[in-house]
Amino acid sequence: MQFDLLTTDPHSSARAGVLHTDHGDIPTPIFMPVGTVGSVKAVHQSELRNSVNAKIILGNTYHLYLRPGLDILRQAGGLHKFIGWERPMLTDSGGFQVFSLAANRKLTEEGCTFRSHIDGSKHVFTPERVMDIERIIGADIMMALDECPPGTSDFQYAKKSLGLTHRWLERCIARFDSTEPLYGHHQSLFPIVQGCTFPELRRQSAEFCASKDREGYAIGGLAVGEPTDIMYSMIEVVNAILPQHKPRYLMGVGTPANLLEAIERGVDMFDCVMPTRNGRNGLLFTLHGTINIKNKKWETCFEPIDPDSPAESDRVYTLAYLHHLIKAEELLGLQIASIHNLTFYLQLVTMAREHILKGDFSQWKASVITDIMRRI
RNA sequence: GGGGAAGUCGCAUAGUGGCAAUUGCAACAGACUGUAAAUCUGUCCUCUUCGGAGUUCAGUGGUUCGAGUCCACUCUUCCCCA
Repeated sequence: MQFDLLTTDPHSSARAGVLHTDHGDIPTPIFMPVGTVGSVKAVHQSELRNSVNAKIILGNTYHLYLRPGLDILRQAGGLHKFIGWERPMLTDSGGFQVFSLAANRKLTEEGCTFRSHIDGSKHVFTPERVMDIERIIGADIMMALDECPPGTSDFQYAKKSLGLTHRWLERCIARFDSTEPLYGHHQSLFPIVQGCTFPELRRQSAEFCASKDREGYAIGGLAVGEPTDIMYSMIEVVNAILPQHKPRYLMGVGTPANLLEAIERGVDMFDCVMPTRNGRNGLLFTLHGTINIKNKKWETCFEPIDPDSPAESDRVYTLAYLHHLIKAEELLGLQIASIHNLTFYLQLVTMAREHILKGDFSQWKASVITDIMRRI
């Protein structure tokens, strides 16, 4: 895997680049739709390709390990073949489930013991085991197993947690480097910078991760309960240390405004459930603000969802129709809303990239940032 | 014409002497950030300074300290027999 850094914005840390993988090139900055269990919820793969124009999507180690399970994935020839997706993929390690399923897991030096959220059965994730599983899934980018502590963690806990994450990273790297891809294409391992809201821990973690000389780096443990301005300052601290010529991936973020702020601070890759989940729950993102399509005021708005969208469903269907579909709990409503939000997210990062290449990213960002998150 | 059953806040329901009154749906609004989420939360008789206050259970009258609940009549709906 190779990363070509094309341009850095003269007025900020924003960068435009291309990440080359065996499954294709990824222009950066990029947003990666989340497809936890081998499906971007409510969005068909052909829509991801043709309407959304997703360049890379996510899968989740924990969820795919539980279902369909490793035997099936191995027999299928990996996740790409299993789900019919020939473009790049990235797998999260289950580190986020250490956080989100905190009630159902136990952490030790050795690893993490989960109680399955599906049937309550017990499963052990060690760094080595997670590397083996991610090899079987076969994503182009594999994430290290980390602990994602809550954004409200105190220094004592954050420091202790970071130590564990770093020791786990070394074990991930040892296992990763001593194993081969199973399906003939290259896989990369990204370390994850942690350190909660403490600049000294973030710095220490960024230096530790950078010293491992990998093909890309992730920033984790943000947008998990800490104030947004703290998140931004943590990104600045970390990106000042991570190598310029490698991609930086901000995990789990975020709102359209979060993306622009993070791009300005030098982030190249993003993923978030927000466009799909909020879409299913009736919230649409647009350049002019957010729309709660369930609100009565859209009942008779017979304007296209977005007349200029590359997605046909945005051009053909009206807000009134989508209002009706979502109110009536029709599955088509979930699809149209999800496609709309993902298309918007991909357009947003594409626009950001064009302005970085053009050299006026900061002005453009300033001109859209206030409108983008207001409520229409 | 005779006999029986029933009327509760948009709809459907609970309630058989202490009730502004259960639950579901609908409606209206809010939340959602590496997905245990097509989920969750709030409001939902009127007014409110959020402490309360005022009017309610088909209608009228009555019994009772107190009635959605008991009694009488009226109205309406449904079922059965002619």
